[in-house]
Amino acid sequence: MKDVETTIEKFRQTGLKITPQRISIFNLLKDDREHPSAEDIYKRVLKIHPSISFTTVYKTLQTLRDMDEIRELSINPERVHYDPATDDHIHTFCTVCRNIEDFMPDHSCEYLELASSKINGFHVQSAEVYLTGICEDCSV
Amino acid sequence: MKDVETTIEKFRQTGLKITPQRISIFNLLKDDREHPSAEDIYKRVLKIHPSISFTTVYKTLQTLRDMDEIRELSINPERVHYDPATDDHIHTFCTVCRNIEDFMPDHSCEYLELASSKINGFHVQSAEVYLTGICEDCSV
DNA sequence: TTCTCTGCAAATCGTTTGCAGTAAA
DNA sequence: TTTACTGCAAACGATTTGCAGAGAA
Repeated sequence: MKDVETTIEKFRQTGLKITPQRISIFNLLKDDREHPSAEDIYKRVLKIHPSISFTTVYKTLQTLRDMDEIRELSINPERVHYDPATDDHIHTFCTVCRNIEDFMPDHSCEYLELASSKINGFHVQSAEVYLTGICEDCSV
Repeated sequence: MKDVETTIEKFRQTGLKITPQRISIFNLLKDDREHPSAEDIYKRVLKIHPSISFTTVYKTLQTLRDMDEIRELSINPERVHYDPATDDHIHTFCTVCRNIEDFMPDHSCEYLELASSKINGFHVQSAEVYLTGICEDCSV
């Protein structure tokens, strides 16, 4: 997601409708660096739209994912998390606090750059690097 | 998993018991390059032990994973797959045929080598590189 | 008006667990 | 004999779906 306006425009161009619920979800996602789960986002949108359903959040996330506006992270075996950041970076998952964090390599990652390219006949649509372990705060 | 004998020895040393069911599971896993799911393994062991339960297969896989004898792959959002290969390699997942395949980089992958090391205070226990897309056979 | 979205309620399904009987050591 | 394993059956919980009414275009 670059910015909410661009996402809205993309929705309109695809014939999708812009609803207050969706705008709120876009806004919440835009500045999020916490890699929220669908449930996380649902709980936060509830404060703005007290009657929104989990289904609406869920379906909007699916749509955003299908449009490549957000990335779906499978690093936590318990649930899916979402990442609105589009730049190349890898993710760490702490098995103690169960937090997902970004890790920016000092030099670009050759694998992350494979997205949209072809290697050995395989057409890469998305590339993920996951590091699982224990974060600094948890390894006292 | 290097070989079944070593795995058996490792089980014995940990006070775990060796059962016919487990030996069959070890043998099936050892030569597998198909990245089977728990269900896949269950179906295959059924031919050898017609009364084995899914629970037994499931718990044995958990144990093998905890002992770092096999890797758990979260590349397919539908279910977990297992990989007995311990060498560094990355995985591709075709969203059409839903097959997982190995991809050996011609030069070593810096991220896969992070396992058991520490970066920015994060103690890496396992490192995975996942490429999702469409395989050669499916992109006709 | 048309077509998509929303919200509810229920289904789905891979995964996980408790427990009693069985078997390895 | 002791301790772990097996198999059953049920629970769990994130995810997914069908549908009727609401709302965007």
